[in-house]
Amino acid sequence: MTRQTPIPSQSACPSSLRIGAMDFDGSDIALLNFRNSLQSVPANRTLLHDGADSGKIIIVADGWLATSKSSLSGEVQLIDLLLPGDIADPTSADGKTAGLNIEAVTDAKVCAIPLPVWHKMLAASPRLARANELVQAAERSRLSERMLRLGRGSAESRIAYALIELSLRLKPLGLSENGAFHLPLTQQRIGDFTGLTAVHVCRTLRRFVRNGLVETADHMDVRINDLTTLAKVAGVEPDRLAAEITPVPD
Amino acid sequence: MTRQTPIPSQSACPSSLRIGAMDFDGSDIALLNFRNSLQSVPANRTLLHDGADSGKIIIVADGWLATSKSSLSGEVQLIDLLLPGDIADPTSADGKTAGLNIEAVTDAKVCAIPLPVWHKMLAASPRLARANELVQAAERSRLSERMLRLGRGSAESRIAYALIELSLRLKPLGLSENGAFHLPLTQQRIGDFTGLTAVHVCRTLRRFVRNGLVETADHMDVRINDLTTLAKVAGVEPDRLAAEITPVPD
DNA sequence: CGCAGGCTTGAGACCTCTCAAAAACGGTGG
DNA sequence: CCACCGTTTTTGAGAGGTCTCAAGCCTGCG
Repeated sequence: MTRQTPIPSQSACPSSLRIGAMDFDGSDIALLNFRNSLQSVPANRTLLHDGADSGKIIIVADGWLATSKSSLSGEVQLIDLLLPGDIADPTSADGKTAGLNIEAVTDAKVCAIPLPVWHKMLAASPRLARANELVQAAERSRLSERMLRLGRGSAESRIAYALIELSLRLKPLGLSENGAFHLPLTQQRIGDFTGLTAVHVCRTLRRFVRNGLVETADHMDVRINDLTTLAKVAGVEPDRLAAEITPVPD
Repeated sequence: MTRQTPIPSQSACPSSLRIGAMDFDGSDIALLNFRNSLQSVPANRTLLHDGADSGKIIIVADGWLATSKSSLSGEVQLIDLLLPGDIADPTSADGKTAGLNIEAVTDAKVCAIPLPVWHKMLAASPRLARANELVQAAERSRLSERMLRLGRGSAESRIAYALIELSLRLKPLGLSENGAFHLPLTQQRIGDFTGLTAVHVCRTLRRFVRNGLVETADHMDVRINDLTTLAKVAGVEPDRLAAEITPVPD
């Protein structure tokens, strides 16, 4: 398998911001000069701690973020992986405290918008409100799918599902072709995502490779070789899943 | 432990509808004659199937609902339990298909509102929009907490957490006093909620009872006797959890 | 060249599941 | 009131999957 060619970062100063499958520029988002609120975040930096005062939503412009929770004993569960176009709203029911951690998985560019501003923006732009709605619906759907597998699935099923989910989500971003994509996660983090230990992630991935379901290269490049079988292991119909977790364009 | 006195159902024809911790009457919800849209649902009736065309949100007026997903092999995972004041939005990223099942756990009264109407209502009433926001935030928070335990917690931790979560959520509804509440779930369903088999739920609950953490009576009444220890098992700080998963009044 | 972090592999322990059977419960009809 | 039935709960025994602990290797980097 050949090394995937690195995808050039969108641009130093993007002229529009993608939310879900829709693009927005200054005219759509009258209230926000999002160019000014774009900030770079280095990999592994925590943007927000569980329990801290929140007050902002975060839109991913580039790179990967993760939301997570930790148990008192220090074990980590990744709640969701956020890709470009996704929105993180960490607010919990008290309206101000964050209910989870948000961290950058890779170097990332994000746009942090105070909640009052965000609400004004949504009220001012029905198209933005619609995009937001679809992004939230996509997140709810993938969380449900993952909960099903956390609660009822085997290690194989959890990992197979994660690979398929990410492959499907990366495709409309141009970051996955023919099932091949860059997966910027250590096996430890894959374990945090799937509720498994790093050791068992390793064993399970290697079994996939041995059985020809998947190829890996270069430490973090993945290619799904046998989607049919992998989908069976994951307990998923790829087309239907794509419709449920991938926001549609306007 | 004494049998809990049955709480009288709110009223045959309520004069207001509770959403989160806020009450709304006809003047608040100008666009909806919600009295007319109130419908009764018998226990165990499915309101919506995963994959069906959705198009409505559902507000719980009385009783318990559950959202769930099933694997191809027929195993069920309850994604969330919905209590009076909660809102179910089953829509997935395609904007029309339901991403999960919604079923009545007990006899229930619900209010089903078509999405376009709902959006108009939210736009017309900032207070309703705020209530909706807090209800959604509460749901996100409790889903995160549960994912953490599905992925990283033991059976004891999952069940302890579920009991505490439900006790906390029922309290502001007047349905839980001193940690005692009615839990209208079979052990099979508790297992579907916590990702365990009914057999293991039984063993774990009995261990809690033996150790004095919990009392049970009458097949489905529960009393948390030792919240401190149970919270330690759950890996939770009850006060903080309450703030994160319980919507606050206006 | 040496070091730190990540990956791989093995062996054994532990937790939860599966299968199975019996007891308890709740509702129904006589 | 009692007998009967299906469902739910309880308990046991054994299998299986995932975790823990541990060691060795590989890679990238200072």
